[in-house]
Amino acid sequence: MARRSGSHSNITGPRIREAAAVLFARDGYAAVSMRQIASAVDVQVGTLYLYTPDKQTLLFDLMRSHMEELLDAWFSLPKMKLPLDQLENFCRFHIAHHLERMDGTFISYMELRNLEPQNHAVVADLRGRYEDELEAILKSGVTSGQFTVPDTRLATMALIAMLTGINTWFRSDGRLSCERVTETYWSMVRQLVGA
Amino acid sequence: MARRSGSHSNITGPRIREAAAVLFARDGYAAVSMRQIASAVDVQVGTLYLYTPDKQTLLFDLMRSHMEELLDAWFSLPKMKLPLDQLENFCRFHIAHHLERMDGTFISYMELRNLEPQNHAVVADLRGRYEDELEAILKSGVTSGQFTVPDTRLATMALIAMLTGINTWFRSDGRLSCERVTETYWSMVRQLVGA
DNA sequence: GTCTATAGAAAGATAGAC
DNA sequence: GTCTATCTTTCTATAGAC
Repeated sequence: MARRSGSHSNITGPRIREAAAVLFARDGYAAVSMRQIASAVDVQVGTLYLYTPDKQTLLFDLMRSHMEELLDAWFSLPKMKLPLDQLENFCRFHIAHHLERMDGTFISYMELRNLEPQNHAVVADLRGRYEDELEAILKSGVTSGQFTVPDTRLATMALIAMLTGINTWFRSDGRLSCERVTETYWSMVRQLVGA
Repeated sequence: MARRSGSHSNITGPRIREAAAVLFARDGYAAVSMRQIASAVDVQVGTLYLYTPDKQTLLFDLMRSHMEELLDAWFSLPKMKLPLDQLENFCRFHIAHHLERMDGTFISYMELRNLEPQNHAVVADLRGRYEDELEAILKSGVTSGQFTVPDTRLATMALIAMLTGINTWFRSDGRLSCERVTETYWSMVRQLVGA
């Protein structure tokens, strides 16, 4: 099985990141060894250190790029005019984006405490920006009278927890399709904001 | 600092469990060593093994007792007649109970994957029973026409994720008191179920 | 660019003294 | 009931051969 020597610099890096993501999501950062990652990529341990200075940086890169990809994807969507349309947009986007990236999402919610302070600050800041996007929608809906929300910050946290929670139980071979789940959650979100 | 010999069998066990809970919640099960736990309790490593056969069992005991305590506390509450009152009861109970047990709650949501299959099944079953309690309330509310909920199972998962999510950001010295948060969330829950 | 080999630290768990 | 000492395994990370 073991491949012996050869040049793969252009693909080994991404494969290491992908394998690390899968393993971190399944077993947790602290429980996964560099040997396991190397084994999954079918290289020796030492090879990993050509692509990352250490294990912590590997985790940080995964989490930062997950959050940056999330923000980029959101900002690339066309902006709606009405707060209700914006909220629907956000809701559908959030569910689809996260269900398509289950490993990255799981890591981003579970491994915050394993980031060193400096790295934690970067990821927390990115997450804050995403939360601010939802809160801005809620605020505009409250201002325009379309939403009835007692506290936009709490509603933001409630909605994100509720929507991201789908990832903890959703199975693509389960009772409900992604589309069906999305419709159901959107109708609950609409009721929650009093629209 | 180090205490040398002495009889404390009646208190050392609970102190080990408490110290383990704090450390597991803060750093994660896999990242905490038995030496760290021993150090926090101010005993030597070997002593821990008089109170637990191994590290896995220590985690399992914490998680199982957390879930059993949750169920016991819920079943000891007086039952309400109307679904809306039952839901309010559940909502207030859930928030208060979990905010008073932040470490245990954190562990129960983060460390499921670190339980060995047999232990995982026990904890998952207990959690399922708790979810069933909420779903029964939602079903009765839908049947009686007081609630408008498209799917009681999804609403159950949505509500529990939303309510438990409070634990991830709540700080007792923050902007909002526990009471204020509870009122705000209850009003959002009421809207979510269309009551 | 990847390998083999290993240094050095730390982990879980146990044996036997007191 | 607790400690000291240690066995055995595993870990992250590095050095140098190919």
